[in-house]
Amino acid sequence: MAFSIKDWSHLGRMQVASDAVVFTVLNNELQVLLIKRRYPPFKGTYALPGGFLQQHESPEEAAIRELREETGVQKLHLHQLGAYGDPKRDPRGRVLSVSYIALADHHRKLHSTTDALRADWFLVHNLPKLAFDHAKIIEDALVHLRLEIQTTNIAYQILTRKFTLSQLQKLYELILEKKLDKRNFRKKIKELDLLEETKELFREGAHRPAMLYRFRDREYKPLSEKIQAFL
Amino acid sequence: MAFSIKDWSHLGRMQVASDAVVFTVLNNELQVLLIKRRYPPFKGTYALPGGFLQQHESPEEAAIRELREETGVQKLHLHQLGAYGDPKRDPRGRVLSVSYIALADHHRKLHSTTDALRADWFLVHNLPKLAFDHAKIIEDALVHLRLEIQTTNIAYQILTRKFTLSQLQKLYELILEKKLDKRNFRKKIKELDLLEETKELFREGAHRPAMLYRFRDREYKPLSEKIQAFL
DNA sequence: CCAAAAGTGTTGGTTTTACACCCATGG
DNA sequence: CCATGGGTGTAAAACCAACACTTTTGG
Repeated sequence: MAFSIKDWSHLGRMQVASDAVVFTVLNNELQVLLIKRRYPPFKGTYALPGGFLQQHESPEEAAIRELREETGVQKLHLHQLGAYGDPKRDPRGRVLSVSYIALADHHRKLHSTTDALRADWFLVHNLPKLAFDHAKIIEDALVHLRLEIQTTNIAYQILTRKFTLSQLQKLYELILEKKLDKRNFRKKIKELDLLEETKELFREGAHRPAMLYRFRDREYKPLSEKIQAFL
Repeated sequence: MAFSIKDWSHLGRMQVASDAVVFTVLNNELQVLLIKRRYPPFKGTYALPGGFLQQHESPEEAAIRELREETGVQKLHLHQLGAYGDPKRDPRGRVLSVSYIALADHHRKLHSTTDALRADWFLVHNLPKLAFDHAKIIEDALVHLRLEIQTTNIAYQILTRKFTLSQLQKLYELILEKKLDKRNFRKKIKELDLLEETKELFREGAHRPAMLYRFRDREYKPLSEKIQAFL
C-alpha cells in the first residue's frame, strides 16, 4: 500500500475526544450534567463529561464510556451534535471534540470517579465558568434540542416511565422557553398518538388526581411528516 | 502541567480529515462534485474532495483548502454536516472525517490537480461506486440540504446572481424531489421578502420573457420563525 | 398563427389560536 | 368549604392546497 502510517508524519499530531451534553429536568428546571475536572488543564473547573477515544472506539462509544466513568450515568441514547475543531480550543494541543446530546431522567444516580472530582446538575441558564469551548457547545446543544423535541419523540428519554400530561407540557415549556396553552397542547399530543393511558392516577396535593400516561414506544422516532408539533 | 503530549501515547493514533459535499444544479439536475483518486487507498475510485488537516487548520479551513486544491472550486460557504468516526471507515487506520456541505453555481470551472485524477459533477441519483463511507455522507447531506433549503436562504448560493422565478422553483423541486404549484410557490417566495426584481428580462425561446430577480442579501440567514416554507 | 413558458386570484378545507368553566381532591 | 391543579370544547382567524386562463414572445 502506497500510503502507510509513516506518510502522515508531516501532518499535525491530533487527538480526538468525545463530549456529552446531558440534559434533565430537575426541580422544575432544565439542567445540564457537568463534572469538576480533577486534572489540568482547567483543573477544578467544570466541564462536560467526555474524554479521548481509545484505539478501537467510535466517538459515540467513547462518549458513552466516559459518561459512565465520570458520572455513573449509562444507557442513554446519544445524538451527534457536531465536531468542534478550532486549533486553539485545547491548551494541550490539537484536540478535536465530537459532541453528543442526551436526555436523562433525573433519578439517575451520579457518582464521582477517577477523572472527575464530582458530577452535578446545573441550571442551563446559570452555568459556572466552563473549560474549553464547552459553553458554546451547550449553547448549540440547546438549539438542537429545541428542534428535536418538536420533530421527534425524544421526550420519552427525560420523563419517568409514567407521567402526567402536565409534566409533559412542563418539559416542553422548559425546553422551548415559552408557555403553551393547556387545551391546545393536549389536543396536539393526542393527535400525535405517541401516548397511551395507564389506568393509574397520580395523587399529590389537594386537587384532582391526574391520569398517568406512558409512551407507546420507548425508542427514538421522528414524528411523521408533521414537522412542527408546537410553535 | 500534569498532562502533556506524551501522556497521549496510550491512546490510538488518529488523524482528522475534512470532506466536502458540494451540490450544484447542472442540466436541470442536482449534481455532486466528486474527484477520482490518484493514490491508494481506493486509487481510481471516486470520492468526495477532502483530505487531512494541517497543523494549524480548523476542519473547515482544511475543507476549503482541499476543495480548492483538488477541484479548483473556491469561495463557497460551508456548513458542517457532522463527524464520521467509525474505526473501520478508512483502511489505512483511524481517520475521522468532519464533513461539510456547500452549494455552488454550475459555472464554477473545475480543474484536476496533484491529488486527484479529475474532478467532475455527478447526478445525485446516479453516483459511481464511492470510496470510504462517502455514499453515506452524501445521503446524509441530501437530507440536511432538504431541511436547509426550507429554513434558510441558502438557495442564493446555487443560483447565478440573477435568475427567474421558474429557475428558483426548479431548484426547490430538484432538492425536495416533488413538484410545486407555480402560483403557490410565487406567493410564498414573495411573502418571504428575500428577493427583489431587477428590471431586466430574460429572453430565451419562443415565449414570453421572464423577469429576473436577485436575492436582497447574499449571506446565510435563517428564515424568520416560519419553519416550514414549502411542503 | 402556433407553441411554449410567464404571469396572475379565488375558494374550500384544514389548522391554529384564543379563550373559561367545572371537577376531584386534601387539608 | 376552600385552594389547587386536572380536565374539557368551540369559534374566529390564519394558512394551505387546488385549480385555469391570459400574456408575450420567436419562429
